[in-house]
Amino acid sequence: MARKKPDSAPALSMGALSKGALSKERIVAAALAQIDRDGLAAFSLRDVARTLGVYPTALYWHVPGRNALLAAVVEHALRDIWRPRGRLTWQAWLRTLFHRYRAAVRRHPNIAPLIGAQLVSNAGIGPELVERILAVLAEAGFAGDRLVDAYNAVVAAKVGFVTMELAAVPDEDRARWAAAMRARLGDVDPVRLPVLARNLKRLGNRAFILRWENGTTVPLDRSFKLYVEAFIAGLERVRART
Amino acid sequence: MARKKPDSAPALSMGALSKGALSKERIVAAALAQIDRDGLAAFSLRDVARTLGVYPTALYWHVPGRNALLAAVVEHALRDIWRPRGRLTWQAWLRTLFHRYRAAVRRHPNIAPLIGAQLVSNAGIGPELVERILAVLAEAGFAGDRLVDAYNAVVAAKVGFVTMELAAVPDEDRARWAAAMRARLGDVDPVRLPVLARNLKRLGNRAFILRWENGTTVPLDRSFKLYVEAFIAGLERVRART
DNA sequence: ACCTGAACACCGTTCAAGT
DNA sequence: ACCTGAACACCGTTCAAGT
Repeated sequence: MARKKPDSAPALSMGALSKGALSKERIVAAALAQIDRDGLAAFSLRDVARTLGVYPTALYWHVPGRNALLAAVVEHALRDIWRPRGRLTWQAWLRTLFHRYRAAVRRHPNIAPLIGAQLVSNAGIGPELVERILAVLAEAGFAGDRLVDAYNAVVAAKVGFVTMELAAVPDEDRARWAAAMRARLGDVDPVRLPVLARNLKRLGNRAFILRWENGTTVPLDRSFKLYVEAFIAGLERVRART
Repeated sequence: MARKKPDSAPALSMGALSKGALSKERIVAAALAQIDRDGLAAFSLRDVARTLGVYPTALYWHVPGRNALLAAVVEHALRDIWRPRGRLTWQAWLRTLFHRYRAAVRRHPNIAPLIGAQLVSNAGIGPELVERILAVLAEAGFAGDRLVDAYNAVVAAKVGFVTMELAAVPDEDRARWAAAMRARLGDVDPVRLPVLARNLKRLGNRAFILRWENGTTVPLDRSFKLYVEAFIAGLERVRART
């Protein structure tokens, strides 16, 4: 841990608007830009410091460490993913939430692994969105423990598809790896794996486990839509049961 | 890249059964054990080498590198998650697939982030499972592009919840962080966030975004069940539409 | 208050050399 | 065929010192 940063107002003596002034916002912006450009695997504090023209250790005055910075990056990228209710049905509101979330992550696809797989990133989500989801589900008829369960199901469904769709591609020898995947598909035995063999052309590079590019270059729009419609229709069904 | 390993049979001169003999299997087993014990963030090739009593560079004869080793670890942990069809309906078979998958990952919870978030890990899944899912969905009435979409929806749903449930907890100052999360919950304003405030006790540490432990210590069994039932019921519904 | 500068204890990966 | 051993180019983070 770095020394604790006091909560007092920032010093004005140095000119907060001067181009050289470091701040948490500038660090987060630089970090996000670096991740967008080079990917998450290549991310390093030292690189961020280099682009900002400061010593690596200078960052520690504004940010507690690497993980906290990544959490802040996620928070920054996911501002404003929800809209006020308006006159939408609960189903329609959930639908727009799912699609807006996916659109937001697709603007910074390389951060996707951070969201689903790291508990820290949750810290930045903000309770207003939680309230909206809970309110909508309560109106749909969920209450008590079932409300908690429906909420967890919604959040998991929202994040799940997008995380997989934008899963990190191995940075090393991409071409080699793509060729190996293609070869695997070519070797499919139509006797042992008939349905797979029959649909190979449709599935190749467009289905999980059978692709060599991720959603950045090959988006799965149609599949996402079916996924969302199925999940919402399913919620409608289960809310009726005990 | 390391020098290319020839495909010829392993040398018998050294005694393949001797305890000291290195092999890909022993390396994968040691790596998995280390991840189970210390978590993914602490994983290092050098540590694996230390526990095996060899120089770090010795690993490179058997494994191309760090990422490839992690992919092999995932493959090893996820063997045998599916069962033959038997007399189950397609809905029942999907249900058991989801629950068996979750059970398999829960045996090695720290690998969860690798599965959903890394495209490499897909390489080890095996096309038999793909075929089974496709066959079941074809029987349910999906065909053509809709078959691809339903398949993607199933795989994303299967992996999504579990990845989130077992999201990595920050290793540094866990107690501090848990306290901060508790404090956030205590500060919820019942006027601005009424539904959240009303259900605080139920949601605290048991709902995504509002918890400070992951599924290793606080499993979300009931929520997972609702999630699976909703998704399968939803698939039933959407298959009827065009 | 905010940053420099040196230092520590690590990494993954390469390459040549041994046996 | 399989491993040692040295070396390279990195990391995140600490601490004391400057201004």
